[in-house]
Amino acid sequence: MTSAKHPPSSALTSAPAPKPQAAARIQVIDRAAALLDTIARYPEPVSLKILGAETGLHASTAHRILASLIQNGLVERDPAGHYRLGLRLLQLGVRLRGDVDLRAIARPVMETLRDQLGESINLTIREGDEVVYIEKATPNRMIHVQQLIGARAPLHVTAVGKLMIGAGGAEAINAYAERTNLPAYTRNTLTDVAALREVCLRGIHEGYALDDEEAELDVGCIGVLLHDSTGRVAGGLSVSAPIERRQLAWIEDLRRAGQRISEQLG
Amino acid sequence: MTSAKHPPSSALTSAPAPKPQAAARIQVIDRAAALLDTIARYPEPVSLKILGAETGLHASTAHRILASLIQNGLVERDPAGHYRLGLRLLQLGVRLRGDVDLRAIARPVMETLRDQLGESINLTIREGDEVVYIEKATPNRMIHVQQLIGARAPLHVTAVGKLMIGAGGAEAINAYAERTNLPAYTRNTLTDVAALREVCLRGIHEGYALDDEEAELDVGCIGVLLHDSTGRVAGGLSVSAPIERRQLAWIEDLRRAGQRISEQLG
DNA sequence: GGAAAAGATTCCATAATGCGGAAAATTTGC
DNA sequence: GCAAATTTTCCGCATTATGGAATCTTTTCC
Repeated sequence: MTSAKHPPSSALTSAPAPKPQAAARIQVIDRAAALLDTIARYPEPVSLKILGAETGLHASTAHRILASLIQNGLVERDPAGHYRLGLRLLQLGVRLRGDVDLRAIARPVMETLRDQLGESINLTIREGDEVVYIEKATPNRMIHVQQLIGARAPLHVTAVGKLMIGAGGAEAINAYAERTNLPAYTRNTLTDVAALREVCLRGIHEGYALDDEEAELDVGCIGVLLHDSTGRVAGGLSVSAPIERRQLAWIEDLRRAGQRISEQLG
Repeated sequence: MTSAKHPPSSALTSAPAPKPQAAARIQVIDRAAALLDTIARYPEPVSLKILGAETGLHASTAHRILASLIQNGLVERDPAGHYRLGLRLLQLGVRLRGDVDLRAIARPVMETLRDQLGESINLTIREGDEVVYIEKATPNRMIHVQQLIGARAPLHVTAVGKLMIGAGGAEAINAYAERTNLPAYTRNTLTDVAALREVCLRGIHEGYALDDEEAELDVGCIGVLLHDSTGRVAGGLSVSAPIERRQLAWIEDLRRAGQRISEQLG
């Protein structure tokens, strides 16, 4: 049964590498989290063997921790005895942060925009030097851009990300570039600080930004920022499409949708 | 800032009580899970004090475990230092089980049906003696029934739940009644085995079931079952509305929508 | 504005807790 | 049918998490 799959490393959108932080570690919890991440990385239920190998845990140890996770509903087993994520995670996953407001408000606007443009609409927020996709509306057509909720991408390869960097001004852009070294994801990724600064600042000025196959080849985006009533950046709204379908005429629709959401944010 | 809220015990839809199972417990993980559940139970970020009190953990212990959860992205802190769920949970919450298929397939049909009927559409699966809400489509009107994803309800108080019991035949209904004792949630809840059996079996025969304010007063539902290609019950589809708005004419639309989803299930 | 209280955080000696080697049970492959 | 691979249980050991107390920080109230 266990089809010997590669560890499916979806380069861009997958989980960040394990952060070997020094402070405040609890061994069991780190291990449990590693197991959850590993299970999530596989599209199908995973065997104990694989989990042990991937996490470097002794079979016995992994088994014990998984048993406890099962008790708590965070993990389940399929009929074949393989491990998959538990339903309790659904309950937890939908209740986070104050973003529930943002998501609830954005959802209907996003659906309308999706029907208008016929392409995938994404809602993102910034976390550190990454954007996190927290909601999406996908059209009912064969080929469309599929972004996983919870996925991450570095700021400088996405449309809204560039606006988020730009919102901090020139110094913030330089600081970001220095911190991250602007890793390239495709041949179009901006890896030059000067070019990035130029693009970000113009984006802020114009009120929108593009992503021209900078995160993934063949995918193009248009993004705008969302602001709450205090003017703070609350997130970003973007449309993603196969590059040859993308139209700059969408900018106005997107901008209007973004404004509608921003107006409703307390 | 910390408004002294009651532990918001949303009777029906909240998390199940901690199951004191005997086997395979790991203390830290149980405690971590309890902390996550407690945080999820509060609509706003929670202070360490409250978390310690609710979980019965010493402040020092709770603090240490929370620090580790933060390291793993499962928990975050707001500017005031209060705890809320972490974004990593989003990533995990959307990747569970094979239900991704069901959800992906159902989503567009649900949205169409919602627009058609103008009411909330829910997608549920069975887990033990409960239904779990795994997807929803809510209309854009002021008053509509709001069901949280991940929430649970006992089978006998919901429309699809009654069909799920009925699918097992008369013996299954009796067994369910014996196990659970048919607790009442409103004055309309069926607490008599004979009445429940009658309703469930007729539901199976007719291909739909109703919920007449049996889970919550003023809320009425209509439910149908979803079957995969092998004929197994894959889940349930239902429409929920304020009882005075509910129309039996919806049954046909709902049934058709359910069939459309069932047909697409491998 | 200062003192007192409440809450959050760090420290550390202690033993309880989780660890993992190995063996038993179960499943899979040939 | 046996043999190999994998899962599960067991148990002595020391690593790991524990929680009381001390310290630091923030809030409250006079």
